[in-house]
Amino acid sequence: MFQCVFSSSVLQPHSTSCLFKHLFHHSATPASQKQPEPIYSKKTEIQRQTVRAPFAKLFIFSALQVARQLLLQQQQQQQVSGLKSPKRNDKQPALQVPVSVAMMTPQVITPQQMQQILQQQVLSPQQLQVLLQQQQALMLQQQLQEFYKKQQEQLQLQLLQQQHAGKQPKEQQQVATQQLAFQQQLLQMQQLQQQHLLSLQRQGLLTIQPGQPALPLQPLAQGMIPTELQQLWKEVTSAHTAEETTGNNHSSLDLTTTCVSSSAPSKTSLIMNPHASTNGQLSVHTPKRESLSHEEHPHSHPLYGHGVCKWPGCEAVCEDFQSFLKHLNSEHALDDRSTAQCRVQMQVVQQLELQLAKDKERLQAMMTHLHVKSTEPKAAPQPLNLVSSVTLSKSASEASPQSLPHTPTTPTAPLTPVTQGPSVITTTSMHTVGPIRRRYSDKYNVPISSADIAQNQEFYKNAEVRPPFTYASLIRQAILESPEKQLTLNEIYNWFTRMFAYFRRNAATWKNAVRHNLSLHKCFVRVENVKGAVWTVDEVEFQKRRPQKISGNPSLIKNMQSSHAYCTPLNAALQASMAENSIPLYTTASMGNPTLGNLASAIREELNGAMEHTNSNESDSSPGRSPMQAVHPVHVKEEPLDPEEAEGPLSLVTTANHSPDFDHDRDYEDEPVNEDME
DNA sequence: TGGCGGCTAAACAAGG
DNA sequence: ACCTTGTTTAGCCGCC
Repeated sequence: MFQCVFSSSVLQPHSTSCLFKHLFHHSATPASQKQPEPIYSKKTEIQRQTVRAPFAKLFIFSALQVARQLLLQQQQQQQVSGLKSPKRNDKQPALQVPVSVAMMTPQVITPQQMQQILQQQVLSPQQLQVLLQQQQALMLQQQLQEFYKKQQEQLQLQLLQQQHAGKQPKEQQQVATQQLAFQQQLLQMQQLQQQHLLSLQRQGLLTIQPGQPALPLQPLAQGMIPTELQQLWKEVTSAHTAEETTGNNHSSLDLTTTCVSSSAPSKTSLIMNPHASTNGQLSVHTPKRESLSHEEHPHSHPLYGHGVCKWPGCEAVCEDFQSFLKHLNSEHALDDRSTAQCRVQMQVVQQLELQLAKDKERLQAMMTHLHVKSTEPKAAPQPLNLVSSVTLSKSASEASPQSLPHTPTTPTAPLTPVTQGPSVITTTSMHTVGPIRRRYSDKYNVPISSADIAQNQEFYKNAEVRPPFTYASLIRQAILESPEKQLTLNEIYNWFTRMFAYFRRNAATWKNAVRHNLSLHKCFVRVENVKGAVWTVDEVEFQKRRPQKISGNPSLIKNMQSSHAYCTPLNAALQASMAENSIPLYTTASMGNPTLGNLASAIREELNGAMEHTNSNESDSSPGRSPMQAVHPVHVKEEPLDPEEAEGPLSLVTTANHSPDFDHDRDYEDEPVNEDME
C-alpha cells in the first residue's frame, strides 16, 4: 500500500493515477475548505491575510532560506562545540573557521551519537520535534525541487518530440499531469513549511521582529490556478538556482551573521532580517556577503556574530572578537555544562539528519512507486548510509537510545582536544563492540524531570526514546494513574506501551523487567482479587526508597536554580517540586489530559520528596541516592537485545509514522511493532 | 574496592 | 503444549 504522506492523508492510492487524483485532492483543494485540519484551524490573523502570488513566493523562498540557515547553524554550532578546546581557541584561530561543507554532511554525526544524544535527553523532545518538522519540510521540498526539474526537462523533451512527431498526446498529458501533481506536492509542502514556521512562531521559537510587515502565509494553492502555480514554481526554482550558483551556496552560509542565536532549542530564533523587507516583501538576509566577509575576516567564528556570543543559550555581548574569545574560554570552558550543551547541539543536528534520511527514503519510495528515475538513486531502499549503519550495525542495531556509545558523559571524560577535530563524540570512539552498558552520569540524568516527561508526553509516545525513569517509577506511575490505584500486570504492560513508544519494542525484555521489579520491590504489593491479582503501590515503602542524595548537597540545588537554559531540566526538577506547592509550572502540558496530569503530578511528587528532604534537612536512614535516580539513569547497551532488532530500518523518532491520535487501546504487548516496516 | 541501585537475562514454578 | 504471571538468581554497569 502506498499511503500518502502529505497532509496526514489516510488515503492509500494504489496506482499512479489514483495517487495523482489523491494529490490533486489535497493540493488543488484548499485544506481549509475540504478538511479542516487542525493546523489550519490554528491559523493566525497573519495567515489569513490575502496573499498575492509573488509575495507568497518571496516568503516561501525566505522561509526556506531561514530554515536552512537554522539547520546549518545548528550544525556549525555543534561542530564548533565539538572542536572547542578551552585553552586553544585563542591561539589557533585557524581551527575556529567553520567547518567545511563536507564536514556538515550527515556522516559527521553517527547514528550512535544520535542515539546517545537522544538517550541523554538533555533537549526537550518537543523542541526536537519542532526542529524535525522544519527539517522534514525543508528536505522534502528540496527533493521535490530536484525531481520537478527532471520532470520539467522530461516534459520539454516530450513536447519537442510531439512537435516533431505530432503524436503521443496521451503520454504527454500524463507527464503533464505528473508534473502538476508533484508541483502541487511541492506547494503543499511549502505550506507545511509555512505552518512549521508559524508553529515555531507561536511557540516562541521563531521571532518575528515587530517592525516586520505581516507575513503572507496563506496557503499558496488557495485561489491559484495551475498555470499560476507553475509560474510560481518556475520563479521559485530559478531564484533558488540563481542563489545557489552565485558563488557561495547555502552550505557556506555564515550563520553567525544571519540568524540570531539559536541558543537553546527552546529559544531558537529565526529572525527575519528586518531591513530586508521592503514594501512588504520579505526577503531573507542573504548570507552571501557574510560568507565572503567570513572568509575575509580571520576573526569570524561560528559562535560569534553581531557582537554576541552564539553559544547556545548564551547571547552574551562581546564588544570585539578578542573579548569574545575571552568570554568563550572563560564561560564556555570544558565543563559539565559545555559538554552537555555540546551534546544537545549534536542531538539537534542528528535528529534532523535522521529525519532527513527518513524523508529521503519516503521520497524515494514515492518516486519508485511512480516509476520515476530518482535524482538520488543511492537513496533508494535504504534511507541513507547514516541510517543504514544504524540498521545494519549489530552494535547499533537497537533503535533505542540504549545502544549508546562511549561518550564524554562526565567531566572526567573530556572532550577531545581540538587537534582531533570532529572525532569528538563521534563514531570513532563509539563503535565499541561488546556488551557495554553505560549509564549516564547522574549529573546529566538529573536534568530529566517529571515536568519534562509530562511536557513531552507526546514525544515519548511517538519517539522510541527510552524514558529516563526507572521501571519502578514507571510502574508506580501506571498504578497511580489508574482509577482504583491498582492494575493487573497486563494493564501495566499496556500502560507502558501506550505511554512510551520505546516500550513497543523488546517486549520480552522490558516485560521481564517489569515483572522483576514488581516482585523485587517491596513497594509493589500484590493483591488477590476476584478476577485475579492486581498490583498496588505501598507509598510508604516507595518513599523509603526515595532518593535522598540531593539533600546533602545544597550547592547542587543552588546550581539547579541558577543553571543555564540547557540545564533547564535541572531547574525543572526544582520547579517540579515547587509545583507541588501549588505552583502550576508544568500543568499546562497536562491540561485537558488527565493522564498526563497524573503522570506529571505523581512523578513530580516523587521528585518533591527529595526536595522536601532538602528543605527540611532531614535525613533518614535510607540509603542515599540521587533524586534523579528516580529519574533513572538510562543504560547504554551496545549489543542488541533482540536479534530482530538488527532487521529493518530503525527510527529514533517516528513522528511521521505515529499518529498523534495514538490508539490507546492498541495492544502492543506481544508484537513489538516495527513501525518502519509497515 | 566494595556496596548499592538499576537493568537484563534466564531459570523455574504455578495456573489457566 | 503453550502462555501468562510471579519469583528468584546471576551478572553487569555506574556511582559513591
